[in-house]
Amino acid sequence: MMAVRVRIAPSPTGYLHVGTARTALYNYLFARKNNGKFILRIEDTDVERSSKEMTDIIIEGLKWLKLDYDEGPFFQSDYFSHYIDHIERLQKTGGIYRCFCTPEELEERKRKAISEKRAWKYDRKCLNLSQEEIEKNLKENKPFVWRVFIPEGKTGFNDLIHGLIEKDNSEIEDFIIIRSDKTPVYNFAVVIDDYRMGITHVIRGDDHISNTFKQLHIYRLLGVKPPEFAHLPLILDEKRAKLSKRSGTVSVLSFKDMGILPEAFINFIGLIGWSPGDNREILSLQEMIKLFSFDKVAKKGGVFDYKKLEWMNSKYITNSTNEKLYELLVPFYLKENIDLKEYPKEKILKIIESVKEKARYLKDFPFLTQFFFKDIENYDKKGIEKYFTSEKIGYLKDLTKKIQNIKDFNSFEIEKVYKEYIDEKNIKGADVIHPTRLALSGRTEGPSLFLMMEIFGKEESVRRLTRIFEFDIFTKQNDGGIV
RNA sequence: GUCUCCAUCGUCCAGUGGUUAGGACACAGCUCUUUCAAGGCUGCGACACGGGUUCAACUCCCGUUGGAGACGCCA
Repeated sequence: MMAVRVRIAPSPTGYLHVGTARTALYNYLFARKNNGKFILRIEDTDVERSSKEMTDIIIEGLKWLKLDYDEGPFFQSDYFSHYIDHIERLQKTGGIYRCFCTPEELEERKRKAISEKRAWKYDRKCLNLSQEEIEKNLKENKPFVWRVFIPEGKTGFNDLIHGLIEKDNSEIEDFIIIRSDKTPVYNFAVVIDDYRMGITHVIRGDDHISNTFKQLHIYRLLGVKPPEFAHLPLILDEKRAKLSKRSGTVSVLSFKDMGILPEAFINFIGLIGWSPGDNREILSLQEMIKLFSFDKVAKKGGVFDYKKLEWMNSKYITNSTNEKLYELLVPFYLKENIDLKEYPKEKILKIIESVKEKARYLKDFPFLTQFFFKDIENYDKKGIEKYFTSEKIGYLKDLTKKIQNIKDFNSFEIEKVYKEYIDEKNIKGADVIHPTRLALSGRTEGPSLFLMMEIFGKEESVRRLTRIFEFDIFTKQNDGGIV
């Protein structure tokens, strides 16, 4: 079998689309599985809408997902002359012809056809222009485009995912391959590029099926064997329409900004439209490579379910080492004006450990652990009423004294002291645990209490507890909240 | 509108002629517990419809319906 060569061919739109990322992933999986090459090609034939910056963003997105490409990036705009070169060759086949119709004329005829309820297709007005007419137009410098003549018959191909797909040629219009400004139109550029680059398998979205018929005619005229095609089902939004800007977040990098882990994202999009065949949910890139095959790819479009992504991401977070999370978290804390590097790393690792099972996104961490870094500004109002009763404050005063005598201030020892006190007073653990948590964090929920105290250390724990006593305001008559 | 593609729980996937139609997310309840989350358990919940083929159809065929995509001198 010929060495596999596949490509991802995004157009530089300013971001890497989720759908493009999934297409890239499947191309990547197929290439790696078959020891082939995965190539990046930027489709920037629409020069006006393309720029270097936009290209960089796409590359950054692929890099984040670790979908490394073997060749490229190549730019279609670098090959403008190549496309024109092929025109001469095609012209000799008689399969293409000049069309002098202006966009305005076309628009007019199209509108008329539609108003008469006729399906519009280019009417071949310029197909049978005499040689004299052509010469005359050329001499007058009339702009023209090149169109492909579609003969009678049927066009079909054996799709790797869908099987045979065909269409009657009467449904395909004589489409344009070269614009009046001599630049190639997408359908032409793709074929020439794929041919030149020796692409063996074109793996792309389902929305390209109708283009495939046209492209097949270019291959025919070129006298070149077309590559294999695999048309992936689309990723849909909750309304089951093609996922687009209108659907919400479609930029891959914005998922990075939210604190989705790239591994989670890859795992998640990989499973929209493909499954390993069993009921596994958590898969690494390596496992996907091993298991990938087109007959496991679905034909049906799949909805992008944010809730499931969220769940999967939380899985990946809890399964990540604290060290890894530490590195990833630095920028997220910086956004909240907390520089992790200023603190002892050991302490930060413990803090991460204490909440990582609760976090769904990396961006959750700063909020979840805020109190470790800052003094409490507001104590939970309901918590004050419930836990800062004079009776419970009394317990805290006792406990504060007791914990000061702990030599090795770790969660185990602290818990021991609390247990003893609970037994001694014959009260419930909750009677002292919740008030302590509120005093330390200002919140009624949070990490395991004794671990929290260990992280704070004796001095800070005592300080925070003592602070409560200084304000004699946590009784019913108070409206709550220290500011 | 025309053409093309598609059709299993709300969602993502298993299923490839004979199953009590399975898992995951979500949702609900219970449990655990030091709160929250996580975890464990349970529940809710689907083969779009109509014809065939067959001893037997979720599975194969044909229609219907529904949904999506494409119909640019965009990609």
